[in-house]
Amino acid sequence: ENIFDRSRMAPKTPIKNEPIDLSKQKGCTPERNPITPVKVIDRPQPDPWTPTANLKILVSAASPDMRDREKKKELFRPIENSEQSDTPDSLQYDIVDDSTVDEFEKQRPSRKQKSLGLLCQKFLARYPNYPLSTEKTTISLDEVASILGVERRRIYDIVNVLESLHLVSRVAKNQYCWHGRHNLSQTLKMLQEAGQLQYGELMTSQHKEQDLEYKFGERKKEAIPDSQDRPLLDFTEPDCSSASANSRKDKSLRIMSQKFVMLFLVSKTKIVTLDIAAKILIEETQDTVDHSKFKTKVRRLYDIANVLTSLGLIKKVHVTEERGRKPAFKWIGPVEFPEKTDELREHSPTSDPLPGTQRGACVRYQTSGPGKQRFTRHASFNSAQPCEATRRKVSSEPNSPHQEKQASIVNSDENCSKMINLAAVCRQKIDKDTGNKACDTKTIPNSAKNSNMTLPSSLLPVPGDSDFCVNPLPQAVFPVVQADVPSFSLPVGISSQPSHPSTPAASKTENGKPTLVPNQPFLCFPSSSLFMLCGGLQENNLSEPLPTAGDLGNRSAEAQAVPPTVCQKRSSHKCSSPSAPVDDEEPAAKKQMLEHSFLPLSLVVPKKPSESPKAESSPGNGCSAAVHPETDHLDFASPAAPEVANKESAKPLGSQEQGKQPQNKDPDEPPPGNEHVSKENANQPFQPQYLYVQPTAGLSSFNFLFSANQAPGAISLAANQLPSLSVPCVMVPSAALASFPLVCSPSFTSPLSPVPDGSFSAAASTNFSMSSLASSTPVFISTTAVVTPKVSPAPSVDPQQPAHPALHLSPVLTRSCSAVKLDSPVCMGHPVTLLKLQQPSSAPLTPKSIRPAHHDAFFKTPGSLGDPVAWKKNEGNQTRNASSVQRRLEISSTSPD
DNA sequence: CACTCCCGCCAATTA
DNA sequence: TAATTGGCGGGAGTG
Repeated sequence: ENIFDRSRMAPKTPIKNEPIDLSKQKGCTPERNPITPVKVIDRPQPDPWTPTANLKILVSAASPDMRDREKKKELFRPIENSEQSDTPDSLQYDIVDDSTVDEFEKQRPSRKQKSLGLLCQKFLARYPNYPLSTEKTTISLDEVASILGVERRRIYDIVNVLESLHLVSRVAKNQYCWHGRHNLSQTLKMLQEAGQLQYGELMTSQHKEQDLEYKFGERKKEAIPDSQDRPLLDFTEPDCSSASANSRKDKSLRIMSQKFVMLFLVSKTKIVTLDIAAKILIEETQDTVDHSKFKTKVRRLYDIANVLTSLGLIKKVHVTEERGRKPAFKWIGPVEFPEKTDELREHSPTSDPLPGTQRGACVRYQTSGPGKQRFTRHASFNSAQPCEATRRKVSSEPNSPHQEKQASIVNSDENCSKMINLAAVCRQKIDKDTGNKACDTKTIPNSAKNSNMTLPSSLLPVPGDSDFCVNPLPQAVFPVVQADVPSFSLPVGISSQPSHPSTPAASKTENGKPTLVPNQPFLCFPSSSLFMLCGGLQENNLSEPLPTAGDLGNRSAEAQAVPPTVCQKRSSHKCSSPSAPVDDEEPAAKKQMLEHSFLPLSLVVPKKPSESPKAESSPGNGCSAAVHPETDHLDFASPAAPEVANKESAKPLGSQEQGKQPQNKDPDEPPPGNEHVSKENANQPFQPQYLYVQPTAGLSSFNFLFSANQAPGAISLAANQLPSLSVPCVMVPSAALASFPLVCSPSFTSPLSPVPDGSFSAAASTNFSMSSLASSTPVFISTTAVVTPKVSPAPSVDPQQPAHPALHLSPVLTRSCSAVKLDSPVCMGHPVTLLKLQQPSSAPLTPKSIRPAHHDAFFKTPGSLGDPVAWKKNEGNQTRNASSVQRRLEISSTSPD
């Protein structure tokens, strides 16, 4: 009976929790919310039972099988029956049947109410996204199952997926430890790395691409050796397998979940169709692949997808291909993560004050004494060392010796090979299946190859979904560039996630509006000299930006955009220790900063200066607030951001970084030279400043701005919220815009963007240079954001857009920009607008056009600039190469970190 | 009919 | 051996 009661009670509890959740997790994400409301729903179920129980029996008479089942269930819950059963219903009997049934039906929770996704939400609602490191939350399976009113089996489904992401870890029998999302970004990063190794480009390119395969294969080979590094991820998997029989565990939902996530992280488009995922995940695959197996895999993927959806990491979408529409999932979580989580630390929006600790803690869940054993098996992925140990263990172990050569590594290798095969298989299949498809895919690859590719559309893998379509393009673009960016960029947002995720993603993808826009905007530099930008001006703008993150697109694009960022930064800073955080923030800040800095130019006017820091709050980002925190972490890599924050709030933090700040410093840093700039971008991730390059170098008249640091950090951060960042904008002096090219940033808003971001920046920059070269005229760059593809959401954006378009120039940021653009009040103000480059207007597409040009330029030195066209080609190649290289570097770098 | 995916049997693992 | 985990696939909802 007690139990019974509990269950009853439970319903309520969950409800309570939910609200909380919202705030925490989703808060912002509108998407989910819809669901949330539902929560309540469930509770009812239990009730039904009672009454029903009897009824059911009756019913059973009516409908045989079903009823039987029902009975069983009921039987199990005798108590319930007893409780209410008494009710009049029983009386009904014969007649009752009908009525009963009806009631029954009414009460009977619909299938949706019982969905794993909903269940998972309820589950998640019970725990804080960012629990204090100090407190450990243990989860009792039985308890949770009873509270949520489901069988334990279902809880396992949830927990297994969560465990794969290290949100929980098993401590002991029936006991799990809740870790929250503190380590999520780190975990994702690991998965991404692992994914690269395993799936490598396969996914990147799009599953289908042959090209990819090739690369893929190569990569893998290479990777294999490296595998050691990989292990991290693998470990996780391996652990399980290693324990003893791999057989069972290998198939485990846990591993599947990780692999599934990897596919997203590796995918440029961030969209993975179920069938492809299933094919890839079926290890042996190939040939045999019976249909049944495939079906089973798909079933499991749905299970996993439901949980991931509840986590706000993916969302369901449809991809249309020639054949038709296919179910697919799009990654809406953080794309990149800062490598160092440490610094990044995501704090929980709400509470987390503690910075560092969490992370550490997070990493190793296990601490717990008791359950360790298991732990070892599963959890560990943390450090490589452990992993290795594990491996060793494994190897030594009895299991099939041959299986793995080197323990986990081996596994990975194997997997890789399998994957490769699979990939190939998949491809083939796909090709077969649809000739068309093949075409599509091909196209994509090609585009990728081309480096910039002109057509976004082509890029897109799947034409189908409207939604996605847009995105894809952008992505495609990114990839090229991408290399630069490394991993970081986006990730940030993710971690935070709870609410954010959506936000960032949303902004990017859909709206594009985001945040950045405003800030990012453009820079104009009249003169040749270089500038360094720092957070100075910022305040206004900056402040605004921050908010963005939180909100997402919702808030009005304009104002908000800027502020949000700021906010975040602040919050982060404030909350956490000043030092570390700073970096993260930078990106956003930079952007903002840049803008501000530019302001001087007049062009850039911050839109609402007044907004000032706090604006954020005001703006309405209610959500944002919550969000911010998270974002913050990640985001700001660069000092600038912090500065901004500081400015607003207090400069305290800034101390270190702030010092950099721009204004003053400018002179210092800037390495003059175009090349430098580019380099800087690449290399200096952290520094907040921006550099302005004079024309002298190669460019005749034009100047560039870069954020010095941004490159990595900035970007990454940006990703979260705003994306962009990094590249700031450049303005060219002279004249006329007319001549110059402009750069548009591609706006990619696409969701994918996240990944690409990094690349973007590079690309963006490139573009600039080109333009400049070409004409000597001044160029403007803005980050624009294009955006928009689908985004739609924000109408507000549109209005602005027009203006923005012009700006497209700022390629780099596009992404970020994109976000920005919407909002970007600034833009409006700016002269830039004037420029308006052409096309940008069209949101999504524009980017494409833009893209091509840009990339090259940036990277190349001035001299090279000479031919834009030529450049492009070269760049394209180079870029690519570079990108790949970069990637590697990045990865490597990160890993080392 | 196709897509989702709930449900719970029952085997593998663990205690 | 009992209990816990969790793979798996039938087949029920949903659109």
